[in-house]
Amino acid sequence: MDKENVALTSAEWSVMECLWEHAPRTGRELTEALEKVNGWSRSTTLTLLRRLEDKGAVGTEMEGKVKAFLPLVSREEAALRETENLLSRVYQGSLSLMVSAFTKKQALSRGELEELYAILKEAEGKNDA
Amino acid sequence: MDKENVALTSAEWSVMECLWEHAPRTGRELTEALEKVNGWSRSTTLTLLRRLEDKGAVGTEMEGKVKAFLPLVSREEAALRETENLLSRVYQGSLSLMVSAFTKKQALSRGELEELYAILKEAEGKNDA
DNA sequence: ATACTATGTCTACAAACGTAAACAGCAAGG
DNA sequence: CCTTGCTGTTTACGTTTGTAGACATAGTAT
Repeated sequence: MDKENVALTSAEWSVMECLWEHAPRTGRELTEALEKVNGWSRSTTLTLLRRLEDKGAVGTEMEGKVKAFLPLVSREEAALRETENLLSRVYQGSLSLMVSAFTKKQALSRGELEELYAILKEAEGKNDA
Repeated sequence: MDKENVALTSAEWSVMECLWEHAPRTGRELTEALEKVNGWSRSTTLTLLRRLEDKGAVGTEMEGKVKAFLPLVSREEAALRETENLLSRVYQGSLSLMVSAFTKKQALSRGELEELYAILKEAEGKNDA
């Protein structure tokens, strides 16, 4: 219903990943894919799809005779929501606190460092405007 | 039990925050604090504390006649676990993907940018070693 | 001794989640 | 037609989470 505050459970994420990868997909395709990935039974996948539909995270359309499912929220939206959620719950909303905590444990690869610098540079541009 | 993989629910986080802020604290103090913050009844807080004890996230000691509770996992540990969890679920484990997603929506303040640069510089040092 | 109060433990119960079987309807094959 | 095989819908059931009442007990004040 409430396309906004959709929070996804981890099982639901799995389904959404599948849909984000390629959509619309029929129930058949999805159950097959998720059987492979998670070992789920058909019912499980379909139940998840229904719940996601209830939440307003996926929609359906008729593809000939069969229902096809497609995501109504983008991966970016969903990811951002989860991220904001975590940041506010755990790091008082501060991104730098999070990065700091992370780097304290995990050394970053050179590649990752490069990327991060690039991202900051970019963000800086936007910020100055 | 399994002091490792402790995952905290959001209600449990609330309790832990309280304990991280200052511990050991008696049940009384905690129920009072959480009544104020979350409007919880005594039972609610105590139930949560019991569950956390079961999970091995908090321990107890006798403070005279009354039980006092203290955290057995540090805020850093818990935060890191949640973060890793999110990263792997949502960003293929890549920190830079996350930061990028975030900055795309949210402009960073100059202060935050400075901090992030500092953090990266530091991480770089560690990485070279 | 009695009743009140603080403390600790047990039980409860609805909603959300993960997982899935059961059932109903329709299209295709024999 | 009757069976078989998909597709879609309902119902189910154990566990976790949020929230809390009930009960037992040990001091404490009258």
